[in-house]
Amino acid sequence: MDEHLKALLQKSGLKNTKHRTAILELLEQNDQPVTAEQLYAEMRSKNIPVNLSTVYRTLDILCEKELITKLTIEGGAKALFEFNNNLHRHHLICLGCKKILTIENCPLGDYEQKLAGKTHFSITGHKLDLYGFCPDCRRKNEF
Amino acid sequence: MDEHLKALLQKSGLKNTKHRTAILELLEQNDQPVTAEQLYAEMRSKNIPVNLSTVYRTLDILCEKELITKLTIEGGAKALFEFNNNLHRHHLICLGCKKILTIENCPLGDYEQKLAGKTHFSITGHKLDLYGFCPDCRRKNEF
DNA sequence: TTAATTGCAAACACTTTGCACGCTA
DNA sequence: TAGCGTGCAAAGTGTTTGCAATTAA
Repeated sequence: MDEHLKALLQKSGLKNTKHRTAILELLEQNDQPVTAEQLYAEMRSKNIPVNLSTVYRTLDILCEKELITKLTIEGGAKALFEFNNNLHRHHLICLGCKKILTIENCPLGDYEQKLAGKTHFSITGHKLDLYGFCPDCRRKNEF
Repeated sequence: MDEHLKALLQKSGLKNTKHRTAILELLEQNDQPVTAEQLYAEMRSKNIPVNLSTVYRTLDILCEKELITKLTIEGGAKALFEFNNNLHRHHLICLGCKKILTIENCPLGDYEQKLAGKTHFSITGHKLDLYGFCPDCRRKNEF
């Protein structure tokens, strides 16, 4: 089970432990970025006892190896993590229920190049988040 | 001196104190977003003794009244604050020296509307930050 | 005068770290 | 079996809060 996750760990030179595969698996399955605390809770509820600091350490090292991605959303105190599928992504965040939609689509086009020309920066990347209200919240609250 | 800042405070129903005008003044003068700690240090060095918690409280209330804006940049632990000139802004952050350029220009065009159509969200706003290396850092480090 | 503002110290939330033990390769 | 991985408890960082004293309106 989860041979591909074990392979990922091995390829990164990381030992294969049940905590690591569990975390990778949860992140891969989840369509939404999750917090360390959420992972911690999910693991405990699946009878994979683990310490919060291990979750943090594991997330750290998985980020370092670029198996997962760390992000934060404006105003959010906690860091979020998602599986790294190597696609350029943005996020659409519902201000009502806080659900996060991942958008694999980028409206920037050649804007980075234009801005580079204007500012003489070399531009290496960008982060775009959009905010609004999801259909459910719009219905419920008449936004 | 700084009659317009006092007027801003008054208009927002806030009492006029030297801490508040000092913070507004520093933010208005600064072309870059700054942290609470930086403001705290600047005030002390200008012989305006103040407590850090007062700085935080003041920043909070000025944000609430929309006289200033709070932001965080990806990976940055500390919150940043800038004077609110009521323009739509983005930020270009130098990964070398951490300097932040404010960009009063938005490449999104009607993307919000398109995305709203696609996702059935009502989209209320967005946040875009760009990353790279400024001319100085490029020169020094051959990025 | 009196309600808003401040200083101080303590609390907070999230995250990181040191160390001893346990387990993978 | 060597060294990476983990649990535990303690520390760290940025920010917030309760309360009594101060100050602007």
